[in-house]
Amino acid sequence: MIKITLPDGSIKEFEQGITAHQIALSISEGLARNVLAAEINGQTWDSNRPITADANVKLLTWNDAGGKATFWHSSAHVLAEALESLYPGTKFGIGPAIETGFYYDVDFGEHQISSDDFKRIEDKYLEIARTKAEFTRTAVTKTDAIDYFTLKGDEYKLDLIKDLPDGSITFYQQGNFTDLCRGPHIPNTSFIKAVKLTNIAGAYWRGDETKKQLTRIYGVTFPKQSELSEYLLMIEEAKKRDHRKLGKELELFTFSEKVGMGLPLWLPKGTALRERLVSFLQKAQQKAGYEQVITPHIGHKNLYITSGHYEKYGADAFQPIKTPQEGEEFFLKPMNCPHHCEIYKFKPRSYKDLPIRLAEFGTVYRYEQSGELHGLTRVRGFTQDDAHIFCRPDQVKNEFKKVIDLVLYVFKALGFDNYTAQISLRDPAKKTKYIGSDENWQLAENAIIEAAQEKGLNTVTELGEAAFYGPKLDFMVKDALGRKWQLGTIQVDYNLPERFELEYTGSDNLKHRPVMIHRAPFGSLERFVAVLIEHCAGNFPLWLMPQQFIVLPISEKYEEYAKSVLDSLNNNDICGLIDLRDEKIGRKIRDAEIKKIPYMLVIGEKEMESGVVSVRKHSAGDVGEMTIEAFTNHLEQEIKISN
RNA sequence: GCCGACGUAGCUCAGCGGUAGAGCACUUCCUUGGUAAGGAAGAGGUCAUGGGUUCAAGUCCCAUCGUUGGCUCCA
Repeated sequence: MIKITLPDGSIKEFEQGITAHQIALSISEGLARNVLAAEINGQTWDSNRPITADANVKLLTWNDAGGKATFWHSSAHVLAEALESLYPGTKFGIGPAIETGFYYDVDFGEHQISSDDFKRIEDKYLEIARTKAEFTRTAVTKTDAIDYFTLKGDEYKLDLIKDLPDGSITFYQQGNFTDLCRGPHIPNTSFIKAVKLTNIAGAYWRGDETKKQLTRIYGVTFPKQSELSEYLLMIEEAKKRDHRKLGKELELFTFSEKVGMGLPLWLPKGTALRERLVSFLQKAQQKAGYEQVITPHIGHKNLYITSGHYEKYGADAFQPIKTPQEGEEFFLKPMNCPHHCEIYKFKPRSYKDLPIRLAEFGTVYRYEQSGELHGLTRVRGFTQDDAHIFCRPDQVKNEFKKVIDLVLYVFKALGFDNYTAQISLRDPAKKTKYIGSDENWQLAENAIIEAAQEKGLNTVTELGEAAFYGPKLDFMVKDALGRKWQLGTIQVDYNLPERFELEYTGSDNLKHRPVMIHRAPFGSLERFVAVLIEHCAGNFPLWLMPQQFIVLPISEKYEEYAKSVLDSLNNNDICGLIDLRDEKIGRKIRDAEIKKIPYMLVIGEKEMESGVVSVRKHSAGDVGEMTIEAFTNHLEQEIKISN
């Protein structure tokens, strides 16, 4: 008998050789039907693999990330089988599960394939899935594995086997298809009820551009047809919310070939939105003790030699601008910190002055490969809501906490309630990769961990993800469609204070080196606005709306009164417009709805007589008559609540 | 940067060897209309750019530029 410990802490005894599936069966038949795989002492196993010793067992279903991963990995094998059956001679690279779905890299040889072939492949796929073929695991020797794939003529699998130690190699077979695979897999193919091939793309074998390019087919599968339908709806919704589409429709921003790729042009409405974001953060930062600074868009080459960026990124940056007479070289600034270091050095600093918090909405320029550019999320010129905090080592933790407060305040105001924080620490095994003393790293890492803990953040910790100059805390938000985005970041830096020889005089009258904290709650305004657009589908909170209301006179006769309504409402915080077109009211309403203007004020005979406005709320409809004062109060109230 | 797809009116797209099209937007006129499209007329295009094939090229081929899905990279 062996002892099996379940996640709730309960311990059950079973015969040696029991499987996860059988354990599930002992709990309930329904559970057994849904078990896809199991975590045995932290490792994922097939649900039909015998357990031979005492173990901690967690049964994995579709509701567990591990269950989904297993499901999708198995789904990739079925895709391979379908492809092999439709296109004999196809060679296979790798076919892993990804965040949503899976892909398989394949070499079709001479054969060309396109998304037009998806239907045919999907049909074959489901045909195979319905055969209820079991996934069976076999341990093989390296020689046998090599023989098998040599015979099959699949050089990619051979390339993979080459790097595997003998004795750890396993094959999985379902139906007519056998693949080199570590596993685990779902019990049989019939768990897969719905499939959708989503995408096709080229990918180099092992991500190496000197190697052959394979065809990568992306797909996603589900245990229920209805889940596929939901997924497809979500994709549709995501398309509707695409910030590039909404940015054009709502006239927020554009790009121009003539200006250059990756260089966004902010249109008046987009600028109004962005200005509101900026002044919102400026106010919050002013309260939090930041001082605003302004620095130029270029910096002397020497600045970046000092900062170390020239050495590390100089060759991959926009190339320098040269002065015609003196031949001096200037770089477009790729970040603001070196400039801010020079501001710190403007005069001697005392420990009593610290922390000094220098903030700048600084526009920076980074060369991104042309294939990488994407709407506002990936551009070559963007504005960071940057700030650098220069503090004493003993102040790091408290400053971190203050920054976390600021970031959370920003998220809350903008409706991002679903976020996690990633603590990125250095890889303790590779200390030479990083600069700075052990003591300082220890101090900074502890400061971050404690600060995050004391703020009650939901965190994940990643070793080896720190920057070479210090640990960091990154914020990931989930948007309304459940997609993850990395937004704000807070980073500790020992490198720049060292390189710029920043100092302060301590209470001991000796020179000390300050610690620098880089932080940006939005990250880049461009990227943030893109995420915000997709998060709220263009229906921004009222206080951010470029235009908060529109006055809609029913006919020419009420124009004068309508104009007076507009004048009495417009002020610094509230901004609206008027629709004086020779159109019927239904038309004006429709157009205002499409433009996502939050409030429509319908004005006709009635309203003019009694000095009121009829208010219609975007997508909600008529909300009745109000006096102008009442409407103003209503707007101000709504702005206050969301801010 | 690499591989694939795409580039036709301001926008969304049809046309795929034989005289450039539609809807919306725009302009003018009619209409003064009460909560998601009133009517009519008009204007608008070197079919991304440059070469080539052909009697004839948005349409086929090549190159360039741009957009896009991936790959790789991201201070």
